[in-house]
Amino acid sequence: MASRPQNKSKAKLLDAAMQLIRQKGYAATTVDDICAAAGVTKGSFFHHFKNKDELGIEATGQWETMTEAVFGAAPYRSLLDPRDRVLGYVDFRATMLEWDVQTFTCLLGTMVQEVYTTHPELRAACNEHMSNHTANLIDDVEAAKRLYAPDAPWSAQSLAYYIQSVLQGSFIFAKAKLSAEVAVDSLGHLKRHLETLFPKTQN
Amino acid sequence: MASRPQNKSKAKLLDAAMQLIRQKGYAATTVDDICAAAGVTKGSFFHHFKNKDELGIEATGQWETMTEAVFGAAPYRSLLDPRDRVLGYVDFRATMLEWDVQTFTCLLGTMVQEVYTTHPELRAACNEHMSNHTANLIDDVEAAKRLYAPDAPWSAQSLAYYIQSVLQGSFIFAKAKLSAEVAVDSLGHLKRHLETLFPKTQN
DNA sequence: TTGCAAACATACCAATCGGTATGTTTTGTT
DNA sequence: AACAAAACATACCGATTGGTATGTTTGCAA
Repeated sequence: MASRPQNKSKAKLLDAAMQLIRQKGYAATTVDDICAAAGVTKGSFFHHFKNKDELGIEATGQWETMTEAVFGAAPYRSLLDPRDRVLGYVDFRATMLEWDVQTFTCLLGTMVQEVYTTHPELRAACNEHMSNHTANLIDDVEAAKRLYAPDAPWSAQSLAYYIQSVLQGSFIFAKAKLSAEVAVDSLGHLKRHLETLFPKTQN
Repeated sequence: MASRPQNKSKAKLLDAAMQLIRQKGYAATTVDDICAAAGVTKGSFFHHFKNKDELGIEATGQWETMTEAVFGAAPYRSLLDPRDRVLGYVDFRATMLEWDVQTFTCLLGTMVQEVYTTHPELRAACNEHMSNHTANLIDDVEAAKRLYAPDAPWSAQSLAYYIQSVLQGSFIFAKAKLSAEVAVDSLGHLKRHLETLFPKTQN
């Protein structure tokens, strides 16, 4: 849970890095690219980061604080029924699909595919922050399961990761097609599935 | 639908490229890497491909012929009930998860994330071959829907892409965790979902 | 005002990158 | 055997890469 860096240049470097890496990937994003986008010199870069990989790792931390702010403040978070919060999460993700492809995709999912064999520490960092984000979802799924599907044969954790997988996979097709259409439909399937997994008690 | 190249060196270059790109990504895989892995010199490389991007594009075509061979020969393909073929596809994918992470992941899904803004032709190639693979699945889903869920509010195409999204997303988590466990669970969720979407008629 | 560390800037470097120029060898055809 | 074309090899190039060396500027405590 890295907090926003005090330093202005460092923050600009991290913001530029997150943006560029999501667009071009980690390897194709050069230190010079990042400096130029941040409007900062290379000397400043290597003052704040000992090398490119360290920037990558710090970017993953920054990503989590950024997303945590977005999802933590989302309206669905204050719903009382955990079932509504799980469905609200999917809906919230769906509304994000109206943004540009480059702005709703996930830094961590993009990075980890490239680096998982070559940069063990970066892979671990991506995994950690993806897990942290999923952990919030697991809590709601767990509570919803207790209320609406206590005897279901699957774990709350596995369902939360399933939801994340649908999202990550949807992002891939959004990039491949330069359109969120397929992703929107997939979240529709996902939501219907969740509604049947957590049948609303009649009354 | 590129056929296997007659030439031995070209085939070795394409095989090496597919393997390396899946491990390290497209940008991080250098021409020298590919030549070394293929046991071929750079001169030979640039005899067969006019540049790296052309190799990338041809690799996507090669990938489709390779996967088409694998899936075309899979036992589930000869099942008579389209519902069984759809479920069989998911099961077949699940058995593949017992392989190494590097051998069950998808070249196209990996590549397209990196190149979708920077290499339009590569992005289009990835999209085309992913669509081709999905097209086979759409046929079976379409037939299954007609038999088991004719009035469902979703299209066969959207469900086929949904299945693909779950797979692609599962690959991302397999890489992040260096383990297929989450992916296995996700395919379990997916299969249960499909079974409820296509309820077996009682008799 | 002085002192000093953090922050930033400039100039540079060795290594590596994709790609080319220029060969030699192999293969198939007549 | 003669020949051409495809296939492969060697040596190299300009540009770019991540990173360093060496400064100058800024902020702030004493």
